[in-house]
Amino acid sequence: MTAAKITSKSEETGRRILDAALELFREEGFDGATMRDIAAKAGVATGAAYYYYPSKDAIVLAFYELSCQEMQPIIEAALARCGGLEARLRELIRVKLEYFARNRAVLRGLVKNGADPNHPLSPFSSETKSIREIDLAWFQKILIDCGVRIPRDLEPYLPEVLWLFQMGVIYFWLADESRGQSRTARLLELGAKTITGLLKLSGLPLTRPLRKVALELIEIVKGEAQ
Amino acid sequence: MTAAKITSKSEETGRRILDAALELFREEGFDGATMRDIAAKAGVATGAAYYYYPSKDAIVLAFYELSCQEMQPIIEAALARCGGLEARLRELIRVKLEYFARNRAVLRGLVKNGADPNHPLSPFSSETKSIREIDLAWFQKILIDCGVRIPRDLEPYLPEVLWLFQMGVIYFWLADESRGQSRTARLLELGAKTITGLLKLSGLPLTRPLRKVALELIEIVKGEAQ
DNA sequence: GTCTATATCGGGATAGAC
DNA sequence: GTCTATCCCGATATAGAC
Repeated sequence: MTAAKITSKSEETGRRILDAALELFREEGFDGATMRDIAAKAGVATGAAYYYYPSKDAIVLAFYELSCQEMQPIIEAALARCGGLEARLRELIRVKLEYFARNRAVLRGLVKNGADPNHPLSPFSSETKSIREIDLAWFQKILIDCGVRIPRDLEPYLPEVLWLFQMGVIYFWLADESRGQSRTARLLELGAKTITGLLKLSGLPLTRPLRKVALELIEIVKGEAQ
Repeated sequence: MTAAKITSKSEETGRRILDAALELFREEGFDGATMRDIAAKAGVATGAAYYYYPSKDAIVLAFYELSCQEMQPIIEAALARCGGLEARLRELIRVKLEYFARNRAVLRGLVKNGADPNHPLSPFSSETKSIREIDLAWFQKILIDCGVRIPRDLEPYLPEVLWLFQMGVIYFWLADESRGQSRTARLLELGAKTITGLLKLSGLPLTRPLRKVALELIEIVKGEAQ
């Protein structure tokens, strides 16, 4: 009757299939890993794998959800280690990349369908909405008392902007073939600095007309993710 | 012996298969259209379709190349109609979207693999390099005598930046389900205005430190496409 | 060189027996 | 809840007609 023993056999099999899939994705890439191989590696029949995950995509989604869950304490610890908007923005994204480092091929499978909002695996779809919201909350958090004066009108939109920046970094990282993805590390560093710099500039009266345009631009983009 | 009659039967069949494929992509989406259907619609055997195009991806690539070719005069005319950086940037991208309007599903097939630089269909791959270069030349052109004073150090990087902006707009457009993609139209309008505004600001001494950071950022990103 | 016909294979997905 | 058998499709290969 202990909580630990609630993990039924069913749950365990599902997890075993997920683990087998992740390992194969790493070895063979998303397309290279077949459902037959995944099932075989997990010690079940192909049909059984489909009983647990209605599609190969569903496995990726499950991985994404599990990752999000596992990353929460990691992110919390990372943000406790540093202060200021620039450093925290950088760290928030950096720990995610670090966590995903082994599974770049899996993430590629996820991002592939980003341009199709109806696709369940799109980072903008309704299926991934809860994950997106958890993410957004972190960006919201690092904007509070961050040491940078932020114009009132810009404030409500910034979490989404930072989230979009994160997506851009991840996209770049997936395509980055430099050793240890060092180019992405540099990109993240400079990107965080640029964003913080732009935010500081945005407070100046001189930039007001442009800020109004940019604000409207953000509003249009934001509409997309609902 | 006339030049018009050089279009051999082979060329025509290839074109017929391409047209059949495009129509099916529009009706069924990229994944929904099968090679069997495409061949049947073109009135040839499956093997013949493979004789002309080694894979379904190859059809998309052929479409991409044909589009690029057909669009050259359209772009030229569009740029002749208007002046100034903001208007020309907007028009340059707008006519492309207009041209691709019927084939959004096909473009989705193309963009899907953007995160994998080794994939032949990635917009960053070597297979699509010549298309990319033709594109870049247009962005280079609209930057000349555009009426906006551009800092010397920024200048050589701007074509790539504008090209990346274009890719972002296209990506948004592919996911945009609003009527007639009206949101994308607005996005393009505001985006062009924001970029022009930022460029104007970038000339001010005040923005110099930030400009240096942004410059380095661009350099990192640019390295990717070679 | 251009194409048909056909056979075969591997992989995603499903139905139905157990 | 699990497995077997099966279907469909993309892709490849080949033999041969024209």
